[in-house]
Amino acid sequence: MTDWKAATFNVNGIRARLPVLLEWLDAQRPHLVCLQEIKCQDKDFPESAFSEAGYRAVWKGQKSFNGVAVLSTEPPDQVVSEAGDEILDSEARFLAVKTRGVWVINTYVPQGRSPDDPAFAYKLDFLKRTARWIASHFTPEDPVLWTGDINVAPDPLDVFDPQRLDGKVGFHPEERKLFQEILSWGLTDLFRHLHPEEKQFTFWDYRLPRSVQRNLGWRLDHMLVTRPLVRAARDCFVDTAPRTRPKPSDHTPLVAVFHLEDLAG
Amino acid sequence: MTDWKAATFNVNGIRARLPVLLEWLDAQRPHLVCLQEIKCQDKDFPESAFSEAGYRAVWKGQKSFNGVAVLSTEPPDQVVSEAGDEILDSEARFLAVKTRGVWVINTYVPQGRSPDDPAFAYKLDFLKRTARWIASHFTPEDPVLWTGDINVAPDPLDVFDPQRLDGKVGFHPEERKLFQEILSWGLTDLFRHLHPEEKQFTFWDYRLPRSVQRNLGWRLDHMLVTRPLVRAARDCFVDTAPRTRPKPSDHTPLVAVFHLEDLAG
DNA sequence: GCAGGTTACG
DNA sequence: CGTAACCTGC
Repeated sequence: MTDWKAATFNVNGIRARLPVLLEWLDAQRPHLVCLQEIKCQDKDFPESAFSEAGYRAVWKGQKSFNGVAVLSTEPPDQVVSEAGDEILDSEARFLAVKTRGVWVINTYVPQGRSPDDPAFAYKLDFLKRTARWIASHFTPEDPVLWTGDINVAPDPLDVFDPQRLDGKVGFHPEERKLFQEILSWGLTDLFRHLHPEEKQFTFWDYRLPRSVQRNLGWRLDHMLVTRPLVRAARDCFVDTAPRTRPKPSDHTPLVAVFHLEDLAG
Repeated sequence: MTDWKAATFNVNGIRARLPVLLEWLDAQRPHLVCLQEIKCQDKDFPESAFSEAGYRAVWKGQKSFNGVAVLSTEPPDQVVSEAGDEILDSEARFLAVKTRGVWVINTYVPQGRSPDDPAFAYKLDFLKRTARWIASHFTPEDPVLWTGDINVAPDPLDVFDPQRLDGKVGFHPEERKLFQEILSWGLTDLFRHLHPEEKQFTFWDYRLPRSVQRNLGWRLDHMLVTRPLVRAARDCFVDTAPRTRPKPSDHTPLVAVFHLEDLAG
């Protein structure tokens, strides 16, 4: 009844993904969706398509790449589109909103290119600075949800071939260690918490032939939540349907359901 | 019963036009179709889509632009893919086939850019050389069909605003005069012959807003036939349906029906 | 306005 | 593989 359904979805181009996204919104009817890689300038964001579907939208775009947005059935109570951090604000990768007493931080973490590329250092820095931003604004007892395409598969269970992929960007020891350090502040990887053994990916590379059919995927999209939201969580699951539609994104949505009454108690 | 239905269609990209083209083939079931602006290299021609639809295909493509093809329910008896003329063969614009005793010359005549551009001289040359090729191989008593996107609107009836367009490429006095000289050898503009008063276009520019709804078109695609085929002709009409479909070409097909028994007589 | 080709990015 | 961008051509 008062359950609150939140989701994250790297759409890889919001204009190209409108059919898939609208169909999925209609099927799942989440209260809030964090989108990444909208890949459009602010003026090109298809706001009316979402208002017609019953969603308010806030977005932060740029030309060609990156870009994040939050769709919600209720307008957010607060929006932070500039973190006040030169790295977090250097590209359109960070957007936070407050709604229903919950702070939602939506990030599109840099992919990192390769471990010896400056982009990898930038990625680690981006992760640290997002964690620092959260720690400087909240405590682990505040209801905080850091979600989005985090671009880190934290565990061998989270990639299709941990031997072969060990050391590759997205499954590099340095990223995995940092991911755990970030959690240690007081965040929980909600999907893994609720499904300790489940091998479930959120991303399948376009470039690997038949990657979906062969399940050659990665779990890169996450819901990292503070303790109040762990207690309130009812469910967390990956919806693979959008990845099987015509003209899919290379990612598919991750969904969580919270019973927000449990926050007060 | 032994009627033979032939058509010409500038598809403006055969890969982009496959849905529209296949739907139209299914509706009209022509025995032969001349295509122009297939805009693909030979290796990229979607042959199997046509064989599955019951059509044999011969084609002559190049990278990016131009490109012509002939689809037919029966394999052609002869194919001429090189005219042996440096202008006619300089780009993929000329393809002739013999079938049912009829020689069909399919051309994508250069558009000409503007009257002061070298492309305009090239266009006039291409027209003259095609006419010369025909005259050197046939007599006006042979059954010959020169069809395709001829890129000339021969008469004020053939453009949406003859005053405003006078002198523009496609409706320039020099092209119109040449067109008539070419006919004088022994060719008949079959559509105009059968419909002397009809204002019916085959092309509507994408760049003019709502050009189709406002009928701001040109008659640029033709069936130029020798006397035996004039006598055999039963019908010649423009099918505007494909221009009203989603993702249309800027041209629409021109169709002719011939009673080939009449050739013998 | 729409096609195709190219490049950047992942 | 696939998105967006920029380019050419009609």
